[in-house]
Amino acid sequence: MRDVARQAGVSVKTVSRVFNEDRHVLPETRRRVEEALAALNYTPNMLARTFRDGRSPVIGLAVPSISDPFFAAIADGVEQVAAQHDMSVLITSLGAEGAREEGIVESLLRRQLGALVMAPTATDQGYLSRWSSKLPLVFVDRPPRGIDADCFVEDDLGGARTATAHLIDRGHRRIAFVGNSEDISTTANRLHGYRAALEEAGLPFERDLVLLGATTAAGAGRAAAALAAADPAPTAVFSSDAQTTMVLVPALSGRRLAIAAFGDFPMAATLSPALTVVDQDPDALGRLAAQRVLHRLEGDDREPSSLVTLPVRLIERASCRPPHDLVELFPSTTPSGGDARS
Amino acid sequence: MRDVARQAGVSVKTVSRVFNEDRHVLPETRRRVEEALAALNYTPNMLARTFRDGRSPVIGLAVPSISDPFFAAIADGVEQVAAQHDMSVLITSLGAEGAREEGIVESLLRRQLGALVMAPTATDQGYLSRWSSKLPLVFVDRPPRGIDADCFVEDDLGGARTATAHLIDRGHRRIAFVGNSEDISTTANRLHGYRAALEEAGLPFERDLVLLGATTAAGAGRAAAALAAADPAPTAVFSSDAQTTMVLVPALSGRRLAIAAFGDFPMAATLSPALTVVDQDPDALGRLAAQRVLHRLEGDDREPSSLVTLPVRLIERASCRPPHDLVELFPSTTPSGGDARS
DNA sequence: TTGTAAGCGTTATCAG
DNA sequence: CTGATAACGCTTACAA
Repeated sequence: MRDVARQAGVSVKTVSRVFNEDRHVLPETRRRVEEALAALNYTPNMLARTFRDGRSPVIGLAVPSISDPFFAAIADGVEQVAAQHDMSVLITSLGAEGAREEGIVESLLRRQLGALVMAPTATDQGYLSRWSSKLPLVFVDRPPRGIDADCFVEDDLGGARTATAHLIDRGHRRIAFVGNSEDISTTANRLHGYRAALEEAGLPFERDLVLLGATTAAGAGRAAAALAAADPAPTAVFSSDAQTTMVLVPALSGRRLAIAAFGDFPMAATLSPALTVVDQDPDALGRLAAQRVLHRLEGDDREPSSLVTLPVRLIERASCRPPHDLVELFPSTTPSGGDARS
Repeated sequence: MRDVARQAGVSVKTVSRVFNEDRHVLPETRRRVEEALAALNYTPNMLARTFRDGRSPVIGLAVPSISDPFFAAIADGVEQVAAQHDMSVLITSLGAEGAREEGIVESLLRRQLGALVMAPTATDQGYLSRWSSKLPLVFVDRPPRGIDADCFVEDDLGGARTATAHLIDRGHRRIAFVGNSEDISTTANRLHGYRAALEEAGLPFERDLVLLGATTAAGAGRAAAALAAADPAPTAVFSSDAQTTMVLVPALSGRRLAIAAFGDFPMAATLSPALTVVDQDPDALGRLAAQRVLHRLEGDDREPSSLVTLPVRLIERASCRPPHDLVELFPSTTPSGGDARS
């Protein structure tokens, strides 16, 4: 920049003015500076810029796992909006357990991010209160606990209730719930929705039919075994999340059960039978979160934080036949070779 | 930092020394400074730090689409390694077309990244030569064109040849190739592998059986129609990438064909029939790329750039039955509702 | 061992 | 409209 100033015979400040399209520059001066700018192929140093205003044009994004298609879709949404506003997205995976969340997020935050979008894994986010005044904090998929912040979630309760009611409508009376962990708000809410549908239909809630920890092949195997052992056996299953569904489906191969699942995923419609699912819109979740971030970044107004719940909808396919008419699920024709790595 | 210095009665430089664990500090002084550090809850300003040494501890990652499970897995690998070394990962989607690559990457690079890892979409990366001396450039999945740089790819040619040969072994004589675009190196290499297998078996290569542009539902539909129209009809299909496979599979529902695909994906083993695929390891690709970045960042040595090809392996499942024994592919049982949003 | 001074590239302030 | 100067927080070079 100094070189440009020398070449144009002006001060660095004037170069800065021209470059930033400040109006208070004589056309003639502007022309000279622009020439020099072009001649020397000037590129501004973003580091200096961000250093100066103390905040980088970067949105941090922390999710349980970036390779989970659901969170990848959220990331995509955030990235789309960020890119339109000349911001970048810094991605971090938190891991499923929650124990590492605080450490990872703290070190992310120390990088002077412009904002943070996060789908938490820990059971408490109180540690973020130190930061909440310094940068916009927006939660997605899972609301924060121990701190108040903007949040975008799907209608977990409603979706689970709808799906469960759908199974009940089809004539099922014993329906199992298979999912991740009650420590995760989405799972907890979906369990509530499941119970609500049961209650509305006057059906008993049975703890034995709630099978958690089923997001790994081993966990899904245990869940499948428990389903088989239950007496009387359930005739239907509600799978609480896509991760669970993707491992549960192979574990249920050959069984005669109805199945409905929360969360659509690629190939769900191509399985045999095609899966009836509650469809979410993770991309919208990401876009909305990013938009809120930008809004917070611009308006210095202190609006109260809001919780937005996105509607979900049931996609009826073929996996919810009535109890007397069940077909074999996902018949196995595999001579060798396991399932895809997660 | 100034405050800490004042509180401890030393100069800022000494604080800096203590904080950076410089040994040339008296234990007594160190103690006082550490106390002040703790008392004032000092947090270093990363922006100032990175500004000073001109380079941020950030690895840029540019991929066609972060919501594609394959690239999400690469991102995961990069992120794992980066996190272990206290670096962050800035993610950008380039879009499938390639037209926007240069603009997006240039603006990413202007942010003074520490390094760039990229799976290119454009047909030429010559524009990067301006940057190659300033930061490590590492390519994944697709080699660069018009510039020399480190690169990690899978064995596209070998994998495609193996899969095609597998179909030939099973007795197929007319095998179609369905894929993305020859402009993409992976597709081009896989097409070569397919031809090589054909040649080795003394089978003719027929341009009519090469169906490209099949990565969208519409494209896959066209490919499926072309397959049906071909005369004599092919008895087998080789799908060149997972994106294609995921849209092609629904389009082929009900047909009697053998099918082998490049790229495993969740549920491939649970389809009916279970898909025989060439398995890649995108996570390893990401990890290796990140490791090379770190290596380049540390050693100032000017080693020549290298091209590493990762082996792939065929996972035999059930979708490659002989011509006389074909079964209906992915029987459709969907009464309503489309497939998942990609 | 500790401190001082200078500088990284940009922009805000304020004077001319 | 334009320019000199300071400041952002930290680290390196050099002195004491």
